[in-house]
Amino acid sequence: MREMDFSRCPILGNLGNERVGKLLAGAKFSVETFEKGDMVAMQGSPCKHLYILLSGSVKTEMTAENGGLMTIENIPAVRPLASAFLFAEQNTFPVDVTALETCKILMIPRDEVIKMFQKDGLFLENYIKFNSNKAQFLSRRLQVLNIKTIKGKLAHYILESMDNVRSADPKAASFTMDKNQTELAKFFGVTRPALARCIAELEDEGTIELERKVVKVKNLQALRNLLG
Amino acid sequence: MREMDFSRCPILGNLGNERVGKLLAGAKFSVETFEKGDMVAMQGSPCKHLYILLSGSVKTEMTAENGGLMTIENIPAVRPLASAFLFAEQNTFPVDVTALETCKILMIPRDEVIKMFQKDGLFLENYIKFNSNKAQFLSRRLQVLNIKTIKGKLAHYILESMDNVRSADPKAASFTMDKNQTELAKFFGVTRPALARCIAELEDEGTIELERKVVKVKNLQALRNLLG
DNA sequence: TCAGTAGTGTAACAAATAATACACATTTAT
DNA sequence: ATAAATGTGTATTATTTGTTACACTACTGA
Repeated sequence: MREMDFSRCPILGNLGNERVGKLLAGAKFSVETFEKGDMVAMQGSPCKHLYILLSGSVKTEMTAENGGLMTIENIPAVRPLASAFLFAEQNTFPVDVTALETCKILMIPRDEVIKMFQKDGLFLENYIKFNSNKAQFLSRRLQVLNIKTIKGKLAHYILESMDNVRSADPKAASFTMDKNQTELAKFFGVTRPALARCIAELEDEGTIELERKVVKVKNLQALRNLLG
Repeated sequence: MREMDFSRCPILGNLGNERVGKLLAGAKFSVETFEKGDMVAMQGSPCKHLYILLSGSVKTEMTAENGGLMTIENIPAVRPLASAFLFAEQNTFPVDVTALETCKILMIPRDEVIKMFQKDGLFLENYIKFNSNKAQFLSRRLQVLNIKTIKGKLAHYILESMDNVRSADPKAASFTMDKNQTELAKFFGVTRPALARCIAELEDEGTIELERKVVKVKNLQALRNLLG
């Protein structure tokens, strides 16, 4: 217990480590270690525990039935994994979860989680809120995936990233991508050369400039036009 | 209250109408009526109440930023609407909700819902479980949308429908679609002529036969091959 | 019965993307 | 420093899908 720090955990952080300690004191749980590249969970396998990533980071990937990959998320510690699915009727992992580095994961059985809800109302509130946000995230992914053209997806991705940057620096016109081109192609569910071509086209049109992971927006309005 | 029957509601049904009556007795709520075609909620508008569809049915549609529609679900009474988003940080409707016929909708403010959680543990459990299922649903939609080809989507849709039919009649080889061709095209997020062409191709190949909404599967293995 | 509306089959052409291949740059590990 | 692995730019061809248009059928209400 001593080595666990929950302060940055979205469903346990605001309780404080002491209160979390009490909450876990009477509960059954285990901590497992995974090395880089290990599968933490497989798409379709049953999800009977609440997983809390204590240290390290993981990657979640959804495999389409035709074999094509689509990266969903990279998740750094401290965060719950698949919390939204723990109580579903068909409670299976919707994604493959792979360790990106050495990871420690706290695993709490379903029934214990229910007891913890009863013990601490704030934990319950956090859990519901976190799952609500999770549903929002999935819903947004649906919207993005529904954008048909690669240029459209790219424009949406850039504009969204710009908004995040601008809330810190309102007059910023560039940002650094969190993914390389290959990862971005997976994220969009398209081939890498097709993405490269679209980037080249946007550069030729003078809409953006791209150097490594740094994107400069030269013509914001042109980007917006690609959406509607 | 008298005219409300919750017995088929997934989050209130197993409480019994009497217990639900008690639960609502001290609570603030309202009941609104919508006529066919009325917008119940717009994509992006704030979601501050738990909506429970008491009678009638609604359609939920997600609008892509490029304007293309993608039908998500037709929802019959009695069911909660957008319950998964009520407690999200950015608690906005992810879809447009339109009445398909005259609807009565029970609206309970967020804070009242929290009080109801505290009053009745079973209601809370139901709510969490329902939202878990909701997340599963969204996750599945993501998987389907991630299938790239129309033939693949179609094969997936047919195989899934067949599985549902077969659990009733294991040797069945045909089923009736719940959507017409135009609706199916929207559901897949593709154009109607493109879908018609794919159907014609599958018929030419001798994989299926389609007459109105009745699908006969002639070659199950060929369908499966379209997925992987 | 008839007109109007919605749904379907089909075709020709344009646009977007996948598939594949290869050269070159950059990073990483030894 | 160097080899190996990873990431990027680009081109060609084949598929798939969108776009648009039109004829035809089935249903619906007056």
